Amino acid sequence: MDSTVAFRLSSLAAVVTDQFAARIEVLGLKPRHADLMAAVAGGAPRSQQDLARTLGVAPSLIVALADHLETLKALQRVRDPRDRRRQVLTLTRRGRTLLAACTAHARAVDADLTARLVPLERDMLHHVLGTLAPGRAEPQPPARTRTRTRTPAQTRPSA
Amino acid sequence: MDSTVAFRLSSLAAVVTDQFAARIEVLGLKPRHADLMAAVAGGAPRSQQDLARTLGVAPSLIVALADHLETLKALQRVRDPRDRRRQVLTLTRRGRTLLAACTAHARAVDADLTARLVPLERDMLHHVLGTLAPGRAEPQPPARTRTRTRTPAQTRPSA
DNA sequence: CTAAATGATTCAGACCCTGTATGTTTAGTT
DNA sequence: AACTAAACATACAGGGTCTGAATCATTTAG
Repeated sequence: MDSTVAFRLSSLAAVVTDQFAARIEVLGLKPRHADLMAAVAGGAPRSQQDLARTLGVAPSLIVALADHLETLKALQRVRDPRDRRRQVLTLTRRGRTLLAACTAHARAVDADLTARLVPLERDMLHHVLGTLAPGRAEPQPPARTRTRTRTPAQTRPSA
Repeated sequence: MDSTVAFRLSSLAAVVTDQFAARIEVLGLKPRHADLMAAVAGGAPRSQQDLARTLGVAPSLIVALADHLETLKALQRVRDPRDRRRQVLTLTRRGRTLLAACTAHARAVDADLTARLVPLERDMLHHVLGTLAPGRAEPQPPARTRTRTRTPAQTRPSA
């Protein structure tokens, strides 16, 4: 049990999340807010429904998170003129600054966490987590070419 | 942000924990119960206070978890004769069976999770998480010959 | 022998999240 | 054009998990 990846992963994540939460608390943010900002910042502007799906949470939670970020002047809600049901979320300048601060804190946690690892292990961990992280679920190209189940990933552990 | 270990770790753990929770639900257990059983099973019998510290939760939560496991006949509370304030928790036969089932489910989740990894990556991930997992804060022998439980030393991220 | 400390327990409440109900806007059908 | 169904954002109530404070029992210290 203690030796399973699932168990170790969960235990570790609990600690890491707590550390991250403690760090960004002074910014008036919780990890969920950082999650949302990161999702908003990535790629094209998106609706709240869309973001809810990406984060794997209920749409009503996005409302609450966005409300808070809005009071912090970190993001703006703008009605999509093409579809006025939608609220398009975009980060403000302040939002981008806050997100950058969160990223810095996350990296600090990383450094702390992986301090006991040799560089090789650090890279490997980073790379493997990148492969496994949700959302990165390689949209299996409906290809006919046999799914290359064991093919080593091409991507380098980039920063 | 999305590229930090902390972020990826948390995202992944959320998914993994949900999968594990879904699997052990039929056993009448939640992940926390499995956590507690694992802690109880490991090493010498311990008091609830002690277990609370190990799991990093409030003692009052141990009470609730132990209550539930007791109704399942999975564990026993016995007053420590040497210090009658303490309740010593021990798994029953049924508890050990349940824990074994949880372990099996965790391994199944592992298999599913790491299906897309090369064997080398799997071992590395397992090993690194073992190093980092809380409670395993082992004083690191200076360098070189790391605990080579399994992981071969020479490894490239993209083998 | 009294006072402080430790352990288990109960309980109230905080926090996070979901599901449902509602109003608005869009899309589809006739 | 009118009507219906679907999609979106939102408000709100409630569930689940966890903590902190209060309580009782037992042990330890002075």
